[in-house]
Amino acid sequence: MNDGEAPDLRTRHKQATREAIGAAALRLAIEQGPNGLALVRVNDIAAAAGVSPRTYNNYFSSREEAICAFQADRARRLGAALRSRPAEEPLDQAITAAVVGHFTTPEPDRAGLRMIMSTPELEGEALKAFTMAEGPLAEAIAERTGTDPARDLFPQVTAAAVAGAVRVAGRCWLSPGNTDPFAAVLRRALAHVLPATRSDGPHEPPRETQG
Amino acid sequence: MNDGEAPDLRTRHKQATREAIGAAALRLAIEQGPNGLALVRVNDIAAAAGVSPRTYNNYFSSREEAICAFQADRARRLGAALRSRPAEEPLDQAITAAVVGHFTTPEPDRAGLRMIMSTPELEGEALKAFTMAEGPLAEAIAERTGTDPARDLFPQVTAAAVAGAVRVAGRCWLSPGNTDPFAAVLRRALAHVLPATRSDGPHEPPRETQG
DNA sequence: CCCACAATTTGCGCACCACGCATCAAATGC
DNA sequence: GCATTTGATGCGTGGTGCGCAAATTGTGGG
Repeated sequence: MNDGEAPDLRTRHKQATREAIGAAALRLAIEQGPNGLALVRVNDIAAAAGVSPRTYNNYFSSREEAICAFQADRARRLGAALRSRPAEEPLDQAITAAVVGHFTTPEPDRAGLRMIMSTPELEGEALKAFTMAEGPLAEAIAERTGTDPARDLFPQVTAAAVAGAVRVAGRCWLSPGNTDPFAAVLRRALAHVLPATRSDGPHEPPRETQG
Repeated sequence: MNDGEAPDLRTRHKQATREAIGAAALRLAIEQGPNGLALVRVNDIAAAAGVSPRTYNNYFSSREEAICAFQADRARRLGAALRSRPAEEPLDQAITAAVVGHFTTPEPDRAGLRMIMSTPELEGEALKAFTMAEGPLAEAIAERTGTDPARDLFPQVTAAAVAGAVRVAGRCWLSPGNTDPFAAVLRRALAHVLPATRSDGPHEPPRETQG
């Protein structure tokens, strides 16, 4: 489950610093709103995180990267989440369970997500984060289905489709008037792409309705 | 087919300038290789395009944006390409034909695509471009299927899945040892996500092999 | 407990870049 | 032809990313 137990004191402190900078950056970005991203200066982020500006730049090479660090780190672990599902579980159920569990514990911060999704530059960075997750996810899918990723596009394409569904679900969850929990929206979105992962029967595309 | 005929002389010159800058930027980036993106200075791009550095910055606000402008402009028209397909065509066939026709006329430049896909910063920009295409594409899908995008996630999710498939197909096409034309790879990739768009029969996930 | 070694933080400086502003030239409309 | 609109250019400024070297702090051996 956890790989590499003994966290060196140095490593722990490094991780804490990274998270502190990321959290400070996200908080300041939220304060300024989607149109005031340029007003979030590096000095402010560093000061809010209690480090020097140079140290900030030692961890991140752009404000966007710092602000989206939390999302990026989370996305990076998606492949491991799928691997932790029981091997007997059908692929679509395993993916759904892994994704839902991975992106709803804890329930994501609405303000932070909205900030990221409604700011073009940040959305680009979040996109990069999701794409980084596709590689490990595709590997996990290939391993689970016994597919050779070098000869079959199925794992990569499925991983990309899943990542896209998660992204769309995020947008939908944030849309005004939506009352469903994130998990429900995620399931609905995934249901549209996961039927392609089964070859054992017909699929009735779910035509759900949303408030 | 073409909306807004009379291209104003000014507009034409503007478009030409934009394309010149984009082409120059891409050419210089290819010359420097994936690891030398930082060596592509704004001054060089402007000089190669025959404009002043200030003018360059009037069209693009980052080197990455300029380098990927061609891809971005192409991706932006994907929705229109789908709309131009006959309405009787089934959705999956229409999408396949639209995507294949749109991304293979002309056959994309291998060097440029490889440069973009193998440079993290450029890949991020290309990602943004693909995502920009998802909106119009989802609209076209919704229109074709008579679906309300505000109540059903199907158009957006499908658009995202298609965009992801195109991206994966691009990577595969560029992978060393691949000999298939881009159109073939695109069809294989799309075949993995488009079965979800049909509810009229069973789908045998194509287990193709690739060299 | 003390010391040598390694890793991290920090300050400084430089090159570069995005962008606002004012100006100039060219195209457009009358 | 002339007034106006629109894009191109030059200049100045604030801000950023990063290389470099010194100071600070954690780590392991005697």
